[in-house]
Amino acid sequence: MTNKDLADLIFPNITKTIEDYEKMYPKRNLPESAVVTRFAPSPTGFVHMGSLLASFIERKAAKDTNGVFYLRIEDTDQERKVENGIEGITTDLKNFGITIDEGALSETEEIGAYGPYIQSKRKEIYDAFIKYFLENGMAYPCFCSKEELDEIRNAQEKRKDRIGYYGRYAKCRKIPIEDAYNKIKNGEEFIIRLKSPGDFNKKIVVKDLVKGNISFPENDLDIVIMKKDGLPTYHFAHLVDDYLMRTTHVIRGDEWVSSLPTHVQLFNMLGVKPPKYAHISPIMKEENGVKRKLSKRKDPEAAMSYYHEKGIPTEAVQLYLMTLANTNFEQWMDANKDKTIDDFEFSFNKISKSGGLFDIEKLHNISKNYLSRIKATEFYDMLVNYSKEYDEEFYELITKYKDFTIGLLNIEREQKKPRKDYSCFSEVKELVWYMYDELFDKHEKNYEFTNITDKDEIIKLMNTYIEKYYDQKDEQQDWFEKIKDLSEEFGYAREVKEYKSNPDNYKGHVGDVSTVIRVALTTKSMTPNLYDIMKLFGKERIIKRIEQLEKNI
RNA sequence: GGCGCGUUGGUGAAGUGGUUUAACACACCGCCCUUUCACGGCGGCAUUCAUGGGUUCAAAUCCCAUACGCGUCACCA
Repeated sequence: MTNKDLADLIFPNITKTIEDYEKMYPKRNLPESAVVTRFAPSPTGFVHMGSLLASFIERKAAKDTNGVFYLRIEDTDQERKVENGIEGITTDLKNFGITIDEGALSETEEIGAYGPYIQSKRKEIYDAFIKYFLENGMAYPCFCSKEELDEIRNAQEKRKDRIGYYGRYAKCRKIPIEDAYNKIKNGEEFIIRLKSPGDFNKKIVVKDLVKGNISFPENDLDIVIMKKDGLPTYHFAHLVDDYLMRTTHVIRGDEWVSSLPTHVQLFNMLGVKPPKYAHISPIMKEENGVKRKLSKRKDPEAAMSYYHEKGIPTEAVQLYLMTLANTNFEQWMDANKDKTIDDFEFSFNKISKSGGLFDIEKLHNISKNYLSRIKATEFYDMLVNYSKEYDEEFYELITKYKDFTIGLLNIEREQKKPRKDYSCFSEVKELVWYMYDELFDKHEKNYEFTNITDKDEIIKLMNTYIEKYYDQKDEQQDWFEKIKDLSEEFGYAREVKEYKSNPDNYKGHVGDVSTVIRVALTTKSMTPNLYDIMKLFGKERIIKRIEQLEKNI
């Protein structure tokens, strides 16, 4: 009786060999330097900030080298599966501009020649590889029950021995082939374990693209490669998939570094070159003075849907991810303002070794800068898209008053140092509601008058201004001259400096008067350039606002 | 507990033995500019790189120890 007999008993219906699969999924026809990466999430729900960062890096590394970036769904744990899990992942990726070259599109659709890209559909392939391991004496069936495993563990703890299934503790490793054969024939339940050739007392050095060389003891654990349900464990699926999909770079969270010895061993046993590895640190969050991993459960800002709902533009999120990924990016961007992320050359050794703190302030700042630099029409289009999904009322207003809205968004925009009012689309409405009569009429009005607060004075100022001075055709300079004339007529200084040197001669200065006009028309003391706002309003609307002021003040 | 990794300001960080009296950015504070706000300008914000030892003419940078943090030790990924 040989290993082959045992393998045939366990996998009687396997028709393809691993050579067949190697032919089906040949080496990719790509330049030597091209990087093939993958994003390989479990379909447990939605994409987390940390995994988005990983996927972003994966895609960037592939794109920079004209390689391939693909999406593989790791669902070998059937219990973790979630309804519509794949859709959740693909829409999150789509919303943040992470496009895939190959991979799963949904439960049933996919693109690319190296599929299937959903692990649960690859059982036949895994079986062939497990069979190969069995035939070559690199794996064996294990019949240990949960209780027996617990016993082993307890014994190890008692003896202060290393925990795990290895060496003298690996009972099933010693079962003769005949006995194993008969047990299986008799219907005994089993799993398959790797027959590890490793020696714990020997060291191996593994090169990690971000952490550098790491030295570990060799793996001597007989890890499980096939579970009772017949599906492979992560470790084994990773070997098969990343090999057959011709992955060159495995980029993943650093919770995987400690399995590096096992993974490298697996590739060596198959006799193929392992991919290059890059382990990135998790994104941390500080809470009550302690740092911890950003958690999908505890932190709303961990879920990508949070940013989509807030209306943070995808470009801004990408810019932020790039700064997290390569810390020299920010400076580069500063020096190359006309360039884009695609022009930036990403490098693995510029990835931070320790976990970075997630800084939502920084994200907002980046978003603000980004939004201030784009054209008003681009901003408008994005705002329309956002509102369509999240604010129907606002959507209807901005589409009804399209030119007006673009004009509003364009105030102090096309200049060297544009205004930075908006950090995300969800706050636009709260910032500009007073510009739309429909919103203004129903909004609670709290006139934020500051230095001049006397009702009669304010109304007199406004009426005089509109009757005697305001002319819609005025250029900004003349417009301001007239406000100065108005100030003078009412006993306010034409110039702030003049007022400051002789405060006793005046009731106030032109700035106070401007503020009155600003607040009277908008209720707000802080707005973009008043001249532009009034121009956008037109005289009729200004008069109407003054009437409303008289009623509400 | 074993194994592995990390530790530079409020935050992200540059830095790989001398040009660092530690860059840059965000945040914060002050002043200036200014019709508001925003923008912008100027200045402030680590005499010190977790701590303690060593190596060296010279250390944030190399070595050792300690502390702290993180990851991992599943028929989960």
